[in-house]
Amino acid sequence: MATNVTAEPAALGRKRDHSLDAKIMDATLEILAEVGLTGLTMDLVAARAGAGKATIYRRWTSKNDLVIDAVEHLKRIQVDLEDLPDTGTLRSDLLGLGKPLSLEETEQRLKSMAGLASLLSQGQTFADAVNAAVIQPWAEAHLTLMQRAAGRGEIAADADLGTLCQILPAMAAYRSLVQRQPFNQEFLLSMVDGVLLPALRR
Amino acid sequence: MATNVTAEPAALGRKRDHSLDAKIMDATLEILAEVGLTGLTMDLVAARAGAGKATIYRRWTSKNDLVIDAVEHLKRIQVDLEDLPDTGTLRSDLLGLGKPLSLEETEQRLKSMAGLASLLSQGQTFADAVNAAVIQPWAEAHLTLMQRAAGRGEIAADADLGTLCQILPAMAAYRSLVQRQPFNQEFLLSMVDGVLLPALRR
DNA sequence: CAGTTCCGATACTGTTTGGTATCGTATCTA
DNA sequence: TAGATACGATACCAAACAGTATCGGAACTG
Repeated sequence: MATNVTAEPAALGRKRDHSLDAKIMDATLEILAEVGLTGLTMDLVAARAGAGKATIYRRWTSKNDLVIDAVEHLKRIQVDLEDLPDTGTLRSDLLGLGKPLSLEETEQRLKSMAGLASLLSQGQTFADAVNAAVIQPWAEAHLTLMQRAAGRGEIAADADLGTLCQILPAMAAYRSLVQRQPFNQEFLLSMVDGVLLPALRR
Repeated sequence: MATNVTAEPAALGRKRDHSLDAKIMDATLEILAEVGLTGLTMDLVAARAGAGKATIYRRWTSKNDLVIDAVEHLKRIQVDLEDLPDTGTLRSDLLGLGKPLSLEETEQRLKSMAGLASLLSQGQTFADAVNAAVIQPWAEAHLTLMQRAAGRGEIAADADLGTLCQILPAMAAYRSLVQRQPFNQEFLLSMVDGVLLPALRR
């Protein structure tokens, strides 16, 4: 939770520039993607954000606080759960959700995942933040698409949706993080047509 | 590659104690699992291994060298590719390969994966070492089982085995690393019966 | 205009840590 | 027995870095 939750006091003096909050968190995530937690320093973050360290420490009490906030901030840019595809068939919905990335976007996503992965061994708080901010939104999105399909009678009502909704997010994460390859249209098609749809239609 | 590849010179003096090599690498992996690369220090490794830092630096030129060697050392204890299950059916083979873990083993595996994940943002050398040592052996094992099944006519000869052999290793890694839950018998059954076999039998 | 608060740049402190050096002891060979 | 090499404990050096302090200027309110 960001530290600026208190009601604003009687406000003399210069106003806090809240646009800096996002710039600092974005800079944190960029550097995390580039060099992992080991290489992330407050000087680097400050330089990248174009802010002073005093400005950062005025908002966050520690480096760890900043990193956790930055990861939680990611949630808002993963997937819009209010605006999921709704094309009438599960296949089209799934293909519409996994939008293809350019080579540059893929490379960036790959580094981003690796940076986030470096947090997983830093304790439960970090791991929970990564899961909640990055993984859960995608699983939730897939679950919604599959529940709609079950409602249409398109898939077996007793399919284990709890497991199946995790397949694509898991394969996406695995492919980018471990295999360091793009989660491209070709792979998406092979996953949807070759694994998911057969599994759902039994 | 360990640094002791040179032919032994005329050997006066005390012999090198090669049992220390494995102890040091094991200590490295234990600490990596516990605190990730950020928290791994040479003093901790030396203390855990019961060795001196001079002893470590006599074998490896740097901390990075040691970590990479230790990860490569893991390959030997992942899965024995010469001794895979061969029960006559793919289902039994798959269930036999994914041997169930105790709660303690699961917890240990989870930490181990998180520690390895912390290496993925440290550059290509580290990422390649993790992939080669941990991920590839399991994918190879699954590929072998599936190729046997195709040979028996048990699955479609045109199935995308390159992708399908990655599913279980990916889900195992994802489950432990990201969801921080055990890859237990229940989950294995649900993956094999609910996803893999249906996907293979189309 | 005075007072307050925020800003970025910079200096600073204390601690950590990779890697090296030293030393006494142990273990070897000739 | 002399000489060579490995060992673990410890001290040490240099560099890095989290976090704090200071300062001049900017942006605000009363």
